[in-house]
Amino acid sequence: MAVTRDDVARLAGVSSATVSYVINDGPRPVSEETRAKVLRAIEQLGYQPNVMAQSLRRQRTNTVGLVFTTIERHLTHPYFVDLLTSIGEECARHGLNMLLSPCADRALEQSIYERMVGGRQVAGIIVTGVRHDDARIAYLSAEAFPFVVLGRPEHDDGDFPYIDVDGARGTDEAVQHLVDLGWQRIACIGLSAELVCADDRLAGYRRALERNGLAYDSRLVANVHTTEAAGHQAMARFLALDEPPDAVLACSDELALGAMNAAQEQGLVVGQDIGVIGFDDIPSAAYCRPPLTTIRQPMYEIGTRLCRMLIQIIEGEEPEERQVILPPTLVVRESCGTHRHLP
Amino acid sequence: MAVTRDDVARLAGVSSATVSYVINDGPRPVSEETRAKVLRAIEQLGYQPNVMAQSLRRQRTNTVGLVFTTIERHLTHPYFVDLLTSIGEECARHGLNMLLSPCADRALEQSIYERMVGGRQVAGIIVTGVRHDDARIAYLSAEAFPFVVLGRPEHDDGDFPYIDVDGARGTDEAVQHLVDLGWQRIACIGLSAELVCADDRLAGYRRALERNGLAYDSRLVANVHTTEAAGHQAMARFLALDEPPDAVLACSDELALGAMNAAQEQGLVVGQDIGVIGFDDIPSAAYCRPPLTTIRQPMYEIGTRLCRMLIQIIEGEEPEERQVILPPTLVVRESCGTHRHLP
DNA sequence: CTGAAAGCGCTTACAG
DNA sequence: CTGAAAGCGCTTACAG
Repeated sequence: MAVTRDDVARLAGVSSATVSYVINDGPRPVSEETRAKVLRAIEQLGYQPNVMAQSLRRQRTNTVGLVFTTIERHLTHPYFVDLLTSIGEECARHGLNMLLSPCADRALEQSIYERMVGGRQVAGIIVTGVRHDDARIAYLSAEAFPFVVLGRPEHDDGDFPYIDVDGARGTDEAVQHLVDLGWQRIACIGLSAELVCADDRLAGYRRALERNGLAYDSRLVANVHTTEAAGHQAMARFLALDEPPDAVLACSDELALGAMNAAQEQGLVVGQDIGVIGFDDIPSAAYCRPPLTTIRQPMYEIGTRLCRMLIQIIEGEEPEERQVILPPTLVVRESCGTHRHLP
Repeated sequence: MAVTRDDVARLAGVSSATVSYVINDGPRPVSEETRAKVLRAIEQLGYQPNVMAQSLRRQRTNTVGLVFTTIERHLTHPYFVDLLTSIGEECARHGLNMLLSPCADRALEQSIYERMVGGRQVAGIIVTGVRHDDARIAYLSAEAFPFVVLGRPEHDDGDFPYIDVDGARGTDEAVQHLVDLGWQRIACIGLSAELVCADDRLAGYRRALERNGLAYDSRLVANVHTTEAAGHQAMARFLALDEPPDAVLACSDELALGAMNAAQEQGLVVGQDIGVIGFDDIPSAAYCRPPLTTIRQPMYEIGTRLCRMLIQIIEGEEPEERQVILPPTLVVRESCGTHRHLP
């Protein structure tokens, strides 16, 4: 059986309370001599405090929760990996653990959150991928449970701490970049329609189209789950139109990769016959051929700041920043052509 | 404050023991009438059992632990993501959670494991990336704590449950594939020397070289951390040799991607002037140009089986399989040339 | 079929 | 400076 605090107390010849005070280094003074005895006993027995017992007694846990859906293979999205890494590192800096709960079925999602929150398994939660009328956010708000969100609410969808990227600005810049290079008929492969950020990105697309006097054509717009396969499929459909697009804005790099592939399969030279621009700047974007021009989201930084925000909320402090919108940045590579395109 | 079992008992007008029996559905019979009363009270109060208290009392937790090092940005390796996803899904099927602890500094690694194990935070641990004289494995074995390993021990490094890919077979096949296509002077960018699998893969490389009557040249071998940058650097160094290689086996796809880039920067056409073969079959392998020929590791399957194995060990059962070595498979794409290369 | 009680391993007022 | 004791929210033998 595992060694407990009482074993330490017995070996050191002190009360178990004293052991606790030594371990927690306060709040009451312990004589150097006693401390040394206890420390020696701990060392000798290889004692580790039982984390469950500590949490139960302290009425707070040392863990931050994150639910990832395996439905859309969320975790496999390269940008999500950056997020996870930075959150993990920030957690580590604060001595926190991460509890990762997979959700394989949307119907079970609510119960996973309820278990985490009601079961007091975690001290706070990070939510990603805000949806319209997001039940998770409604629940966490109602419970007044500490949480932060990657992504913004819609206007009347409540007020909560978040960090988001200005998606509309990103897609606007993307379209402008395409237009500046001479592309005229620009399609858009958008994200899953349930996501709030899908609307946001579509809005930027339309805004830039309008500003440039280009017509919006709903046949050139798709909403899909972000996978390479879906990007491929959407692009193939666009290319089969009577008036196919000469460029495409994909709302994720994975979609863009699939779209490039579809174009290449039809014998088109990307960056010459057709312009392709992505969103995210995942590692593959730099390594595909041609290298993908894309809108970069600073996921690593977002994860760090999000986690810091959550920690402050958990501690009951007013977070230094509560609602942040970060600008994405255009990363020009070769998939839209490197100089003016002449039709 | 959170609602507790006593609140439920009070509302239902039963003892708190009865509430427990209803929640745990046994082991003692509860009358239908009482059960209904309790269930109604639970529903009404939105009661969730406190997971900490349950774990403490039951003397076991419902969580599986995984330490990932942020040093080598382990988590960002695409193959690791597959592993995490499949482990997560398998955990979910068994009602388990995953505790992910980042390790930012090798010096802290031991203490992270000690906290997980000694602190009884997790019921079992999954170890990845076996190193020579691996302290983690020695520790877990000594503690007789449930764990499984991705990767094999060396001969006298102890006996533990694992799943591994036959790396030597993979690299052997890779080299043979290169030789069959006419490549003659084959370099190898190996993994970090501390990893047991680095040796394994190097062994397959040497074996195939020998079998084909090709000389082993230590100048054509490097051991590096697996990043694109490192692959780039190693390749650049190879190409600067008096007798540069005409092909390279990279022991991970990330290394291969970097190596391809370095070759392309020097104006070489991959698949024509130089052959490149990778290891892993990450998503980018299919999407880079030229598409990367590689040795595929079935990481998703490995994660599932590894997790299943761990669960059986946690339950105290004899695992159905205890030590598994899976064959990798050659995935031929274009980076080694698609037909015989004529020097 | 049900309740009263011990105890999991801690922390922390309370008393000395 | 230190110890005895209450209690966090559960589970589960024990007794009825």
